[in-house]
Amino acid sequence: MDYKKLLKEHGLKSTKARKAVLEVLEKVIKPISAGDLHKRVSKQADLVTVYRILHTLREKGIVFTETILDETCYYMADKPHHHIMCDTCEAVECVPCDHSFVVTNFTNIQHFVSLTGTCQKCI
Amino acid sequence: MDYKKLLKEHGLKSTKARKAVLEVLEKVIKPISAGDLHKRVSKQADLVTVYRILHTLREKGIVFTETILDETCYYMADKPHHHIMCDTCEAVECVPCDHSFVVTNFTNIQHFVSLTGTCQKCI
DNA sequence: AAAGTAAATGCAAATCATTTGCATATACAT
DNA sequence: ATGTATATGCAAATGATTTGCATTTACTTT
Repeated sequence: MDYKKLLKEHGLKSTKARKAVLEVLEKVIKPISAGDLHKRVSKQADLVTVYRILHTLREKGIVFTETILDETCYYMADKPHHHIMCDTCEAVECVPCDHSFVVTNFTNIQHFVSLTGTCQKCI
Repeated sequence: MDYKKLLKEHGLKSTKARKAVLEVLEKVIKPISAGDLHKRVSKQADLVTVYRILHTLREKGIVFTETILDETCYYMADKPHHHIMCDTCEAVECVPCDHSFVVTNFTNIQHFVSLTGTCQKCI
């Protein structure tokens, strides 16, 4: 992927830190925590920089987040979707956002749902 | 509710700290964070004690947790269900776990789903 | 009711993820 | 080549949650 072009399209400067983060996000596919991501780019970016880059990419709609094991994880995608993690080996698999939770290859499925919205008083 | 009986049934000692926590959980209905709960029982229990009580009640299946605004919140219920929070006034409303997200009284619904399970390799 | 014991609590401090402040460095337009 | 806004690095703060340890308390046994 042309990271420089992607960043420019969103009005972001093309830096080695950002390119390294994007490269990891594209490679790992599944959601990754800021800490784990930093381990892979520690030569190109400080942990704080990783956090800031992820924050920026998220507000640009390039990456999305999902809470996994109480940690905020980040993944690059065209649109947000869900993920399922094996409770034994922690393997992660994407789950399309059809709200029916029809998941193959997994048993003993546990789900967690968080919702936000605007109530009538606030409309 | 007879907190003493409830605690005894689960092999837990009846203490003023636990009774205070249970009373708040029963009263507030909606999920509450450990910190907010502690504010309401600070005379009867230390914050650390609140955390430990919530941990114990959770493993006994008396309370359940849901992550709201990146904070773990606790609610007392017969079985786990979901909640929706107004993004403006933070009012919380229960949502039955029918996986269809049909919510009245709210618009602009945003949902977040986290799933765990056992993959084929681990069965 | 007194005494013994395991469980529960309080307090201090540690931990872990995440954020903030500020000085320096760098990308990119001029 | 140079100016400037943006991005980064480092140190330190923050906030939620956990851990260690000494003390207290609930509840059983005498």
